[in-house]
Amino acid sequence: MVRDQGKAGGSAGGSRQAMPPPSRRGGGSRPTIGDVAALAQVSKATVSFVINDRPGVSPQARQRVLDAIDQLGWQPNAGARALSTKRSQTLGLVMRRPPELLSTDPFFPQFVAGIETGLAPLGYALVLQVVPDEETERQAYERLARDGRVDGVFLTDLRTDDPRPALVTELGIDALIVGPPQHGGQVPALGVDDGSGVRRAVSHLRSLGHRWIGHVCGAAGFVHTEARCDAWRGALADADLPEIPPVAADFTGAAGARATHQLLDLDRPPTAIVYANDLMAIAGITAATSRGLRVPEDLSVVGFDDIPLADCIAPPLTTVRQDVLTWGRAAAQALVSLTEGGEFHAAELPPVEFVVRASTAPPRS
Amino acid sequence: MVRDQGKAGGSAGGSRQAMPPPSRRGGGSRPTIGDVAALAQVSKATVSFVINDRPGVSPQARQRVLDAIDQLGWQPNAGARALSTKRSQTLGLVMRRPPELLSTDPFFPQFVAGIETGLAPLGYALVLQVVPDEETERQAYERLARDGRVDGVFLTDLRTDDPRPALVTELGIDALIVGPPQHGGQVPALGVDDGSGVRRAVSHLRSLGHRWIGHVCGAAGFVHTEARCDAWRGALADADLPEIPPVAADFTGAAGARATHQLLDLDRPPTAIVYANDLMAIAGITAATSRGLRVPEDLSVVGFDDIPLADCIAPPLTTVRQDVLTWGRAAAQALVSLTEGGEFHAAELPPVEFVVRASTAPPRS
DNA sequence: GAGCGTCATCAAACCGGTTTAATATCTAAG
DNA sequence: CTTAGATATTAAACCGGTTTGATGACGCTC
Repeated sequence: MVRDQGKAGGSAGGSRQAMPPPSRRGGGSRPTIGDVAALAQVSKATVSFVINDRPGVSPQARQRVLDAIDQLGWQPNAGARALSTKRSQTLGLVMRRPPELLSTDPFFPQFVAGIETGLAPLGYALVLQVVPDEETERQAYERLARDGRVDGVFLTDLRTDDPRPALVTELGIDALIVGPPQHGGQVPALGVDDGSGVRRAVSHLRSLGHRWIGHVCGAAGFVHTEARCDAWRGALADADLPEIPPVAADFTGAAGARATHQLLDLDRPPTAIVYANDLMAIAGITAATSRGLRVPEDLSVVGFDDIPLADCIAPPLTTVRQDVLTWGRAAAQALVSLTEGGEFHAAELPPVEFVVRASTAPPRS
Repeated sequence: MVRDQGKAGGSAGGSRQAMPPPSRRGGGSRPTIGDVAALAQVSKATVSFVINDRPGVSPQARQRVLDAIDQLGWQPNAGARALSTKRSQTLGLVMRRPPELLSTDPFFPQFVAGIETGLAPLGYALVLQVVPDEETERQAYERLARDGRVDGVFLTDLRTDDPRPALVTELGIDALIVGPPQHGGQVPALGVDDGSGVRRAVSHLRSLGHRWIGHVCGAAGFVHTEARCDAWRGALADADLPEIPPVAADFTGAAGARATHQLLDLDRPPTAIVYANDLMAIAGITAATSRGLRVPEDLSVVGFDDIPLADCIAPPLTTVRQDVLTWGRAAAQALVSLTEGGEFHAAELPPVEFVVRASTAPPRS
């Protein structure tokens, strides 16, 4: 019953007991599966079987292995495991945006947090890249794909005619579009229907009595901008309301203010404006106020996002809230199941919420 | 001169030329260093030497290798390389924060973007974790450290008596504190002196004629909250101004509003308030306005962060701007040089900028 | 008690790189 | 014409896991 203690004492096992003073470099070199095997008096294979819940290990051996793992505080090396299994248990998120503009976007932090809450329980990690332009973006995806760092990637902020769906297909990497499905449908997509937010906004304003509603939309070229614009047109048509050409802006406050002035300069200015995000809406309120208009008495304003500030200003902003956290979590789970060979199930996302506050009111009669 | 074409044709080389239709799975299995070596008619070692700029490779061989790499579109597998070199070329960032609060923080996205701009040129990646509480936070660091996924980690939002400096020392992992240096000084730190922002704010208000200034500080227990509070006290003392006890809030708009009312309810309310972030400052403006006060005529307000909204509201907010992007880039470079064995050089960070807008004015006489 | 299936176990190969140590080739010096 | 020294090249070991195929022990049945 007594096994040879020293047989597999190999490499690190010996140096371990002659541990250097624990101060200088913490644990020094970390234990390996070989150390665990030696301590538990089994082979590396057995240790591997135990931690991967494979059958064919006696209860006694399993217990010795678990004790050894516990005693050494061992954890399998991610890189080594990835090398064997060809799965890195890591997903990639590439954000293409001028770095200084990233902080204007309430979506990013929420979405990342959501991804994390979905990924953590599955033992997955997230690698993040922020790139400034299309060229570096392509390189980023290529690198991530080719050096095997990630099992799959998220595609966010899709543009009309975005090259990325084709790119990931060509690279042979799993991907998930965050947003409405793309034309070709090559790459699976998961997004909330934010068009319904716009429709809710229009119907809210209409029920208040507004008949002449303007729209400040987001940066041109983005799929979600087009989607919201289309939804807006559709909603107006459905409600049998006349259409003011939407004014394009780029999600910044300055652009929001500019667009607002443009709408208010019309011969017949709108009595209400729907903005593509809260930042522009708030800038719009400020712009309108500076012209002597009162919100909501003279102009109703609807935002989009429900940023934390939305109800800290005067008047509190009526807006559309998306549950981005849940969206992120669902996206993470969907992409993991995709990379693990499972089919893609489009998870049901909670619908957008329409938050009525005080920036909307019946129009002046 | 003609070498045996087939000698090292090994594993993947054969299957490569019988490439399956390129449609189904993109590139299929990616080429390895062996494929490159076979194509270039050299050994794996030579390929390795070439890509790592090691001497001892003839110009001809080097060229053949480069051609082969180009032709195959090969890139070294990150995991395999990490396994050999014991360096993952990856850094970790763990954010401990209730996920739904992450979006209130203008620091996070900017800092991440800054890290990225520092890391990308060095070929490093960033893995991100968002954790809800202290327990999962500890586990996150332990996992990252023990499974060898990262070479080093950033420590942000340090708390007074934060366990993490000790933890990373114990785990033997390189780390960089993002913020003011910690008491023990075990772990290197890199932070802007945001106390100077508070001092600038006080001196600005004093020069306008304010003598009775309130402070709404951030969530208790954070090192940077304490630092700013101390700076505030110091600035008042230096300016020979009386001190109103600072009111603690938690960075949210609601707390900012509450704190503002608390200060304005004093027997002798302050004529100016300095807030620990813009969100609370804006909520404070709204709160003051709702009491019939006018900003800045009856109350001057100073924020902190300079969020994009700061100059989209009325009145535009006087605030303190930190160059978080540069800070993030410097932090990335510092941590990389730390993990690569180089010494730690505390980079010079640009000082905070004091942005005077319209929310401050001389007090009513 | 021979034959057979089941189960636990482990040595060895493998993943795709890096690194070492030995070998082959070429020059220059003696 | 040797021989030493420099240079180019590679086979093999290694990193730390996973996986396969072989082996041995055990309990059954007939």
